[in-house]
Amino acid sequence: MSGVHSPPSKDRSATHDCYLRLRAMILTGDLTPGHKLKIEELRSLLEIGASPVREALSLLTSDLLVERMDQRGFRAASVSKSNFEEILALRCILEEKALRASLAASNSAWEETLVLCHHRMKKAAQEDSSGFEDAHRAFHMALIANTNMPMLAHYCAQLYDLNIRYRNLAARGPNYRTRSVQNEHQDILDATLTGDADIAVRLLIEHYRNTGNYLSSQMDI
Amino acid sequence: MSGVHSPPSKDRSATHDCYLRLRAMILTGDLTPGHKLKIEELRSLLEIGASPVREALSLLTSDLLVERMDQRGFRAASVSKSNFEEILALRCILEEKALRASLAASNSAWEETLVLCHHRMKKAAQEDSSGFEDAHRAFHMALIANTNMPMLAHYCAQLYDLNIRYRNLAARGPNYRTRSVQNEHQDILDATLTGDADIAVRLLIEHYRNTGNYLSSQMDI
DNA sequence: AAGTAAAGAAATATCGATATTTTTAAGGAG
DNA sequence: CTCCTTAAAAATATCGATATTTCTTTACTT
Repeated sequence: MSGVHSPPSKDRSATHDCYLRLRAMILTGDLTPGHKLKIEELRSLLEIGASPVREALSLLTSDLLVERMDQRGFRAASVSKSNFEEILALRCILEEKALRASLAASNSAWEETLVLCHHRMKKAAQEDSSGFEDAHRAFHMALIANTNMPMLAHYCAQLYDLNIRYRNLAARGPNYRTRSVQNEHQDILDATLTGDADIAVRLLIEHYRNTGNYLSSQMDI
Repeated sequence: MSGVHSPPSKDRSATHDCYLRLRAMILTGDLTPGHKLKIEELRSLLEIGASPVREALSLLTSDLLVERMDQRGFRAASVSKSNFEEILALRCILEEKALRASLAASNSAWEETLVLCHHRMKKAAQEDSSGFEDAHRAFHMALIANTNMPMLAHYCAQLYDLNIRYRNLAARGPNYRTRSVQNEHQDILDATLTGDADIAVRLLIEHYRNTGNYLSSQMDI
């Protein structure tokens, strides 16, 4: 999961490669919040020219993971309690709408996708495989993706990743699974398959709030 | 308003300058949706090197105004009816929350800002000055800005600009003001100053829906 | 001693040239 | 005639070097 070492991958552009690696490093916390991102430093770390590095950093500002200061370079986005709380609040607002819209357009293909995503996530959690993070993300994104609103999905994904960053910062190591998270996921899935929007939304939001409170409690910022 | 000719401004970076100019060109419609943005072309148009152009284009992807296709360059973001409708829907969702939060934190300083913004907007509309666009934006952003949620404000601003782009594309010339828009603004202001959140929100959303329907009707996409 | 100005160092931003990839066009086989 | 391969052109992406700006340190004045 460490973004530093990845296949040279000759069929992706250096910029994109660079983007993915820096992104992973910021999300995992390898690059700490507020850390100055010097071009020359990254250039030698990633063994690549300055242009791809700069362009990748510019792209990362889209994701709110990098802050750009004109003439003064880049830094990893800063963090704060209020920022964390805003992310949580926005997720609750947007995912409620997204989940309701998805449920309104419910069909068996979507339901089956959900069941599959949930199954894979459970399995990954049991195996303690490194695939849990991806599976977890896939499950949550699938929940809200059954709607023709790509921008809404984009915002949700962005907020999801920002939240993951805080989780990684709060506890660099996944003792996350030890909570009742698995049960909560199961309940969300069940309510969604039943088609009860109010219950599903309530459970999803409670799930986020629970995680949020848990993270807040062991956050030192 | 044409973004092509602007002061050389030696105290801003070439990249930032480039960013602002390209941004204006896309918002006004000078650069049409889907149009291929060739580096060499822009390089000679803006009389600047390729690096700032590329970096500016990367930054514009943040604003959803430029689409980046790895190894295949950039293009002005495409438009569609469904995209327009999604922008409208998202604005209604987010601005409702933002306006309610602003009202919940209401104070006289904010109220006075609103009165001022509204006054300036009215004046600009009467004078047919080119400042109307900016004043209009300022008024709407002020309505939702009385809250400590910078990301929410950011999303709203982003969606506002995307909507403006559609307005400019639908009618390249502001016959916009001829509708009952001024009255609607007045009513929104009054309800907000009264502090009645439900009414203010309803009027604001109706305002957006009205504009949306009007634009939809004379859109050819 | 504190504040300021100048010099030096470090880092960013930009340029021009080149390598790489994609797109277009042309040729040839089945 | 169509499809596949290949050559040429165009455009993107990347590099290495340089110019510009910001940051740091030092020296000087009051």
